[in-house]
Amino acid sequence: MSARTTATKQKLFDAALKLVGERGAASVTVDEIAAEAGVAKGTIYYNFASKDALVEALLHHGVEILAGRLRSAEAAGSSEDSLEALVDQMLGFWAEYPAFGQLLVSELWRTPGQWHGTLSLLRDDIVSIVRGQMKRLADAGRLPEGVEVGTASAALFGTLLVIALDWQVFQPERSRAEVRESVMLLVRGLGQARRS
Amino acid sequence: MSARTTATKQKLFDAALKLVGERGAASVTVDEIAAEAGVAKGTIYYNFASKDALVEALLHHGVEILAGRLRSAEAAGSSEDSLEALVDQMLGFWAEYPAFGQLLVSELWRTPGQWHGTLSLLRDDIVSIVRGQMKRLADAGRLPEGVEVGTASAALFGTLLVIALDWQVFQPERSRAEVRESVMLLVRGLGQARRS
DNA sequence: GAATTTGCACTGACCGGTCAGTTTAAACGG
DNA sequence: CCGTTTAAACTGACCGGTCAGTGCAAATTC
Repeated sequence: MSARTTATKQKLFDAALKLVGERGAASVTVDEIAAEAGVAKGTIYYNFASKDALVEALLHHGVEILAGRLRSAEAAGSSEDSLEALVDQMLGFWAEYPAFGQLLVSELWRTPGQWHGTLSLLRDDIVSIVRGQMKRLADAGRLPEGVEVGTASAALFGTLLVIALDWQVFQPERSRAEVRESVMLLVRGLGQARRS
Repeated sequence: MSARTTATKQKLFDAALKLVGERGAASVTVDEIAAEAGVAKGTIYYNFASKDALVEALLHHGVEILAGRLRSAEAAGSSEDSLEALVDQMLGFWAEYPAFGQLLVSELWRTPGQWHGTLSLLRDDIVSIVRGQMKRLADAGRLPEGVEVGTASAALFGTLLVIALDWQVFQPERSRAEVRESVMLLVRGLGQARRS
């Protein structure tokens, strides 16, 4: 794949992400994406088989970036520290690609949706990384009895997603550090809960 | 409004909710909604000004039901008990109207979306009820220092929404009681966190 | 109390616009 | 040269919205 092609696809990803995140995949037209990317419509069909194929590639691309960042947070010291690093990376990602969060949240739970299969796999990628960190926390005895690691991981991922969206849409004046702190307060609170 | 009209609108709400929740407002056609409701297309336009107006009415209708149930949970005894009742009511609502959760989640955070204004108001209705309960908890000293009531309320609402969706889509085998317990574990955990 | 009118609720064929995707011939660039 | 991009016209299916007309029950008239 030539450098030119790569650049074109990147422009298309950026444009599609912006528009699709804002208005939903179904109501964005291919002509709009082409215009936003500053590219001819034919170029889209030269690079992608269809509008759906473009969105699907976009989904993969985004998850790849997120997964990469989360994996980079795995190394850190104590189990709390690395979980905090993970939370921070995830919030940073949502802050940087807000439209991706909007796209994800509006398609992920659409039961028989066209992307449900793809998205389930992508979700698993992310959740399994979170689960790795969560397991370290559990092994360190910092998770209350009765909390299942799998459940907690899925919940943390979903919760971070909505908190990030809510932050951007309804409380944009809060800083990222502030938001991270309120999430960590919750995670630490959970870790410090009394065993019943 | 005649009984006949009421029945027709109810059929339209049911049909629209099912289809719009599954596939998104933009990609469901008016003809499909009419067919699902067993009604002619013209009937929709007799009862509603437009497709958008139908969806907006649907949104109001759903939030009204949810708000009613949440207010019914306000009475209960201790602050923990009534918060638990609220959590239970909300999970029950999402379980009963899963499509409403899908509709809400895919429109609520769409920044300049057509529903954003309406949805912000509806969100405020619900969050303010949650805030009332949360405030009781805070007044009883069961919330760690530094946690703002408004933030915690918005977070709880969003979290319950995604947990309910995740439950239905990815872990349907779990019982409602089980899910409620894991959420309450989290809320109680937070209430028991050490003051720093 | 039969005939007629009124008005609400509903019908479904139809219209005009929109949009994904195609085609083509020509230009560009490494 | 060959892979890529462009511009613009075109196709055809689809979809939101319209509208003239139907069904029907209650009210009105004689």
